Amino acid sequence: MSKYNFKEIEEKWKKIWRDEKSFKAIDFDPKPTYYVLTEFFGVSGKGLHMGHVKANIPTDVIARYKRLKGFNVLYPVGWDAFGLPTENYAIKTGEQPLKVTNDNIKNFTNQLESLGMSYDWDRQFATCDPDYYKWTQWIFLQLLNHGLAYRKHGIVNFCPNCKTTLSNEDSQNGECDRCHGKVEQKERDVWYLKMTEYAEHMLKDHENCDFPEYVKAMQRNWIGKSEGAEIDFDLENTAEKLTVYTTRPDTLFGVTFMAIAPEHKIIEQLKNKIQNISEITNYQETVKHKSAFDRTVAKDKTGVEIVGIKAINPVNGAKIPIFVADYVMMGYGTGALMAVPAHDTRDFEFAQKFNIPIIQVIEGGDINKQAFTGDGKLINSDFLNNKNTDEAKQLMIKYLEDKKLGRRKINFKMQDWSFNRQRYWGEPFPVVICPNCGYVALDENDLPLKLPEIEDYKPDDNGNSPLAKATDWVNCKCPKCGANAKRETDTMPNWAGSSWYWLRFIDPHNNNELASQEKLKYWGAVDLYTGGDEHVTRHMLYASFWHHFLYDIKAVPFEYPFKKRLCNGLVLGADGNKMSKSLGNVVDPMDILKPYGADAFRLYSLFSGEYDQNTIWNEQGIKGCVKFISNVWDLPNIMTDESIISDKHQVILNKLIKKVSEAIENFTHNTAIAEMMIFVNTVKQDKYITKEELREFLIVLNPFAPFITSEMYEQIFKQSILKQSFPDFDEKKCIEDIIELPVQINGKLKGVIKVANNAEQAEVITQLKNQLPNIAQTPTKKIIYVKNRILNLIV
RNA sequence: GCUGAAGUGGCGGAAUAGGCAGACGCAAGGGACUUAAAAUCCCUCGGGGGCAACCCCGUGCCGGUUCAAGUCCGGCCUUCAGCACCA
Repeated sequence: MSKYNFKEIEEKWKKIWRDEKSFKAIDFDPKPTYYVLTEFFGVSGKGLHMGHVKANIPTDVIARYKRLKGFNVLYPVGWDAFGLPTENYAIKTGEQPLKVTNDNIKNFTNQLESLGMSYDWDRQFATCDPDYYKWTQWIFLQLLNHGLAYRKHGIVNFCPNCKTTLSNEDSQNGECDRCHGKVEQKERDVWYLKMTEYAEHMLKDHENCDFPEYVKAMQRNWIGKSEGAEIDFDLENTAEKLTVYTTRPDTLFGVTFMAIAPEHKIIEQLKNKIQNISEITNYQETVKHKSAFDRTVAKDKTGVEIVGIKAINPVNGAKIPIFVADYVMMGYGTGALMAVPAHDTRDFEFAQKFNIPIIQVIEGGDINKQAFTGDGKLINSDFLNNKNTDEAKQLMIKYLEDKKLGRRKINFKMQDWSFNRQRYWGEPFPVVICPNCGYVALDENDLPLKLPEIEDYKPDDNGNSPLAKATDWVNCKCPKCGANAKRETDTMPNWAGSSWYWLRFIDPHNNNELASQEKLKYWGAVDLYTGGDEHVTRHMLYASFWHHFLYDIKAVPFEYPFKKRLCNGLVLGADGNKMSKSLGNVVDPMDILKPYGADAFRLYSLFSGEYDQNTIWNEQGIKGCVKFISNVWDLPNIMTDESIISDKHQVILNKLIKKVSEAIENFTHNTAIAEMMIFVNTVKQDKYITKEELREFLIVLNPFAPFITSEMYEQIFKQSILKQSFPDFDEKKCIEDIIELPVQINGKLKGVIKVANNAEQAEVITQLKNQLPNIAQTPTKKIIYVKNRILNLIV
């Protein structure tokens, strides 16, 4: 045969698969279903990068494998197009967002076809398609109608670079998720989605979905559930109360001061009674100018005592000083805390600095040196004395509840989702602002509320929405009272469209509902969902929230969105750094595809590193895969005409099938490829492969190298390889009749003998005498023989 | 500090359930073919010792269990990732 011409053959099969819609998923087919999905593509770039290849090839392999195994596979593709990423890209290139979206989709499509991705292309959509965002808006209306979307004036994250408010998830580490600039805090009116309402549901996903341990840990951390109590402290000479949140109500007798966040509203409310108000105002100003880093990471405690007001401990009437201190965060709990320096490290540091007394209420540690934060027996605590921590907590909460001084409370670090952006490229909110009626929801039948085309869509320096300029669109009638009204001009964040898209793939063209109940029931939850771990505390949380909500309103018939989640590692540049233009270490996948071909590239991307680990790109290694492909192409030269599996190749072929099947499911593709190389090396050495052996080998290789195997199968067997079944293996045939058994003396290897599979000890000893007489002569105290594993002689 | 994961040749990485450590591949070295190069094929390839058959050491470190430990147990060290004044 001539040399493998991958260029010609890849073009041929690309066209066939496109024209014949070879990977179309058929609704309601009686075969078992398998729904596999990798996070859809952001179109904020011209095309694929190496990370896409590493993330997507493994799911293409499993999709192709499952089809050959007889599953009805749903493997869709789509475009995450709305939002900051795409819009920032459009601004950079000076184009309209819709144009860059369409251009980039075209390019992505072509590249993905070149890689041999087996998507059902008919199900694709972009989140900026009106037919799609109609239902994103519909979900928002449902949230609004169920009281889960609300407006609130508050302090929110604001990115001065992207000129928009951001959610907490988008501002992790005080950094904008998109531009990595520093995020500021601003006071604004904001749309919130009540995500905290679903916090428990989101945690429950961890019991019902198969996530890697570290993914669960990250989410648990972010959701940050804690159990404790809210306690009301009377304030001397005022009618106001100061409510604090604590996880240690058992230590209430040890409170020696109170601390409130500089933003706490009680300062404004009681300013007339505060004797050092100007000192406090000054402190508030300094804090405002501190960066998020200085405030949260720098451990040096600062604060100012409020002169003129004291708090009263509800259990013993003690008068307690109140401090304004920036180690207290307004965003968590009530923005105020009861400080127990004996048993809290931060309170201890603060008390030392400000010479505040320390009262020990739990036995243990040495509180002269440091806070004792462990559990123990209560002391100095009246009715709690001699109780242990757990019991004391419960007794104290009961006491507070009985006397109406406080209540049991569960708190989350995670906060509600701030949901509006002062940007153009996103879903318009389906609400109208009426001077008479306030915020009024549009009627479902008026969806989609289309995003108007505007020439200058760039964000405004003052954080005003670009849509405000589209006055024809903004001015409207109130759907309730008919008065002149205005539309909401902020838009939804990029995470809106991605919070339910896997459901739409199930029924992408439905105009009457987001997806039909029958089809949702047929396909069910995503069996395997893969993507990057940067989404674990963003997209994955939002997705969980929306899915549970849709389940609660019966729009979706299954409770959990994803059955299993895997996260891929990154592809790093040859220098070990993240690929980036500024470092000049970026490798374009298309530059690899061209000289080596798609199959070799696919194999190498799977062979050269572990799926969930970062991989350092090294082009050298691909040669081994190119060689392998070329060896496969040459196999017909040594093919014999028998349609049987020869005795000699029985074991190696069975082992191959077993190994590959397991490796695909376990995402350990490198071992599968190693096994295929061993197979090819062996038959090459034996100088023959039977026709049937080659047939089964091609099917096993097909998910990894779809182009060459499709071509060879057609040439030799005159059929489509896609219609074949993945061969089964026989466990019994995975081991040779005669095996090599290692022989040890005192646990050290001395030699190897050939014995029958499953041989009994007596027979093994006989063989030992025949094959290794020197060793057999050694006088032994004890013989340890494990069938097919080891013979160990103890002397 | 808390949470999670991981430490194996020059490199990427193998080694179900404790049983031949280093599969498979890359790189490197030697040889064959060739006028030459590429391609291909054959050999070597953890360290140390010996002419040799062979011997000793070796999976981050120190101990332990076991006939047998990369794998199990106890105690450290290091690296990576995420979170971090969360009351």
